[in-house]
Amino acid sequence: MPSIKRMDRCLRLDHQLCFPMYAASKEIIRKYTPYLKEIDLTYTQYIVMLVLWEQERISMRELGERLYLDSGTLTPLLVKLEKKGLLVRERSKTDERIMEITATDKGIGLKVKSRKIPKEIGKCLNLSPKEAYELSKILKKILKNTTE
Amino acid sequence: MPSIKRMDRCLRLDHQLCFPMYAASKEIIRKYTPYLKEIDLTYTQYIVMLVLWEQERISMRELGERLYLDSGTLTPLLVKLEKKGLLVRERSKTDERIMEITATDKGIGLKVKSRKIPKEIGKCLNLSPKEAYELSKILKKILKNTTE
DNA sequence: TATAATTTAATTGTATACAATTGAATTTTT
DNA sequence: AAAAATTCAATTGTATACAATTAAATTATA
Repeated sequence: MPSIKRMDRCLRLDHQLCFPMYAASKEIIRKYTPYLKEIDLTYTQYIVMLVLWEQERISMRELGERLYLDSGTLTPLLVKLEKKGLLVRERSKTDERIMEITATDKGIGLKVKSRKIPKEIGKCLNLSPKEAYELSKILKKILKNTTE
Repeated sequence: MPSIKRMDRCLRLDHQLCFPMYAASKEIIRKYTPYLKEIDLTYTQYIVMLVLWEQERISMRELGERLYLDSGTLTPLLVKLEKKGLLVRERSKTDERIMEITATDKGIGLKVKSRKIPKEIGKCLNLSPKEAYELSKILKKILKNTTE
């Protein structure tokens, strides 16, 4: 029988993997905030635009899959971005269930102003290339394992 | 002058470090949900209890520092946990500004039911010991760098 | 082809998060 | 000691997140 002490070790905050990931993720997002404020976007709005800068037109379902967000989060978010004039939401003509999201010229234009952001964030993370690579690899493995 | 293509690479979703961290963090938390439901806790409530299982009594300020959460998040959360009877909130007698949080017997009792959780989560992450160690090291470095 | 099952987005309800402000208590400075 | 500055938690307002449900459209099946 394991001792109480041993059994408890796994419940210590600094032995968890999830907690530092949750905390680090939030702290990094906080670092984005001042840069995103300059272009009047929140972090979640920014990752939507990241997708649209790669792919001008995408269905809401596919967008949700790429960002791991559901319609409960995306619908109001996309409505806001549409009001800002950064994208257009329209039902597919061939299948009325599908909502097609298309970046507007204004939305695409925002890309230029965003180019400096990744480097700035990278600077403040201050990881070695090897660490960044390792981290990226492990995170992708986790995402694969946790989403089947 | 770098080509458009080269300049754009840094804005691709799958070249970001923050996004997979943000997504992985959420997916892991989602894995916790069924286990936490058994003891009627949310993830944020769970990490508060993790701290209290280590340290029965703690000031709200110190709790916020450990969890990277501010009073806007903690106040309503702690009120809920107090209503559930898992902790008690009381002003420090020597300094009325300070809110002292103390786990109740019921709150401490929840620890036993939680012991299986970390192992279950570990199983579904399915990382090698080396990967888990690397990840932990890098996340701690990031937290250190992003919070000065 | 009528019905059942599935897909998709919207809605509802609950629970964070956090910036910014407020206000009370304490400490520091003058 | 009185005034100014600081600390701390609570409050306010905005923006996610996500489970669960609903409803419309489409596809599969009997």
